[in-house]
Amino acid sequence: MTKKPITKNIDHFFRGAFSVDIVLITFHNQSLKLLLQKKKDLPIKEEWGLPGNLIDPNEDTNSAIDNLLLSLIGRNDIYKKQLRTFSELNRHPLGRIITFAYYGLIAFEEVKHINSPDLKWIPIKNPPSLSLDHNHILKEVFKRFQKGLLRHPNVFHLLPQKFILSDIISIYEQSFNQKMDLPNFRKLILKSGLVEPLGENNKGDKSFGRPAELFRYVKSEDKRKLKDKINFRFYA
Amino acid sequence: MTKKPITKNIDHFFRGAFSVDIVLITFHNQSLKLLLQKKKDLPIKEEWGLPGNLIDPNEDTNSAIDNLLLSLIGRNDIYKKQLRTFSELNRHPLGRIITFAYYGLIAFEEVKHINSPDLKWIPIKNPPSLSLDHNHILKEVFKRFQKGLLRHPNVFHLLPQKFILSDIISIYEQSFNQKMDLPNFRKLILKSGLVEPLGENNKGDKSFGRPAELFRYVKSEDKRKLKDKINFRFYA
DNA sequence: GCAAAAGTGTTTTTTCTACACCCATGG
DNA sequence: CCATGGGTGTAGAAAAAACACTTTTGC
Repeated sequence: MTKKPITKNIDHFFRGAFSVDIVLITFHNQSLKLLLQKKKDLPIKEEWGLPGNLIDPNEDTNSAIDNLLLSLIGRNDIYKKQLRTFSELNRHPLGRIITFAYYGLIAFEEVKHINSPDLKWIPIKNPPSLSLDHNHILKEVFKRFQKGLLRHPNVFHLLPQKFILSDIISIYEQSFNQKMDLPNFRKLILKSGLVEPLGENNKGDKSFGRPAELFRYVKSEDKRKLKDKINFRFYA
Repeated sequence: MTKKPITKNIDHFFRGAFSVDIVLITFHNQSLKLLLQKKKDLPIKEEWGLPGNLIDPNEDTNSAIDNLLLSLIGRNDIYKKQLRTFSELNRHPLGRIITFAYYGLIAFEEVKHINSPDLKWIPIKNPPSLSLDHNHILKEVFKRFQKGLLRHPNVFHLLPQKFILSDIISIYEQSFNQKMDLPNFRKLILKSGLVEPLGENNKGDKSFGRPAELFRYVKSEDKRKLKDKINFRFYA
């Protein structure tokens, strides 16, 4: 691990703590939402921040995030991904705590039951001031969330089993602050093989306009058309 | 950081150690190379692995990677990026050490002077068995390296100030194990505005064939044509 | 019938791709 | 003059973009 021999006692290095924090994103009422938790313990009492937990030194990171999710929404089998670690020296008043930032995506119908005074969903745009470095974490996670939308079929984790195409468009438009062309998007996603029409309509949902077709997400990868050639798309 | 009050003594959580490890990549003799370091201390004596260092509890991760690079190649102003953290419970025999894996890119001419029995460059393909979980880390880093090549102008960090287009192609072909079409690549990269011909040739480098034009990398972003529309490229 | 949202179709433009062909150099 | 790698041009295919038009609903 080191080039020069360690001069200090090895115990000197074993003084750090770990935590997990999660940016849990859902889509409700045509708007992307984020789960916040009221902080009760530690010196940051009574502030709102990203849900999180300290990790026991004998606990695996994966099991830590699973347990956290279980305590928050009663399940941990959702789409989640470790973004990166935040390790700034003074990010936490209690000492050297580095945190593993995750993000998770879930359809609102799966979490609509949760009802705790310590938890709330807020619009992901223009979040309030959060505890610790959580605004910073959120910003980074959001960028990653955007990239995920472009490169992977992640939208579907935000949608119910049966959804309409304009919900997808709505998520993309919000996420990138950009209008999309309906007809072209429709052709694109149909050709991709990612979705399949169910032959049903969502009549009743909207107050006017033609009812939209319902679709389902097709998970099997072999139905999709994916690029395999080297393909440059330099950005930023 | 936690939902339920912490029942254990808070000190219980402060028992972890951190380290940084780096996958340093360069391009020499038409081949991508990786820097290995012979491990001398710790129980993993005399094995080769990724260069790394323990982080002092009072040290910032950024400064840790900077110091590591300084000790390895005498400078730290190179392109580097934190990939992610590896935190498996038993990844290190000394205890709970989580490591921040970085990758760095550097032109060979910048590091050709380094000459230490504890350091060596090896081809990045088919690496030998490395210490700890370093083969695993390398694999992950390589995937990220590939993505970086596709989405960002990262090749240029591997090339000298003056380079020829076929060096770029060589790097891409090796990285993706795929032949590329010279003429089309040429048009693509010229149109991108990322490179600028210098009006010089590299005559003398090759034993035969027409000498190639030398180019330089154009850093200014406004000269480039980048995609700004929402653009789906679902892969894997 | 009108407005609004959904869905279809067509045309144009741009971007890939696959090559054929010419150029400069060493032997 | 030939083999080899470098560089230019073009034609066809495919993908992306723009947008007109039709359909289905509520009021």
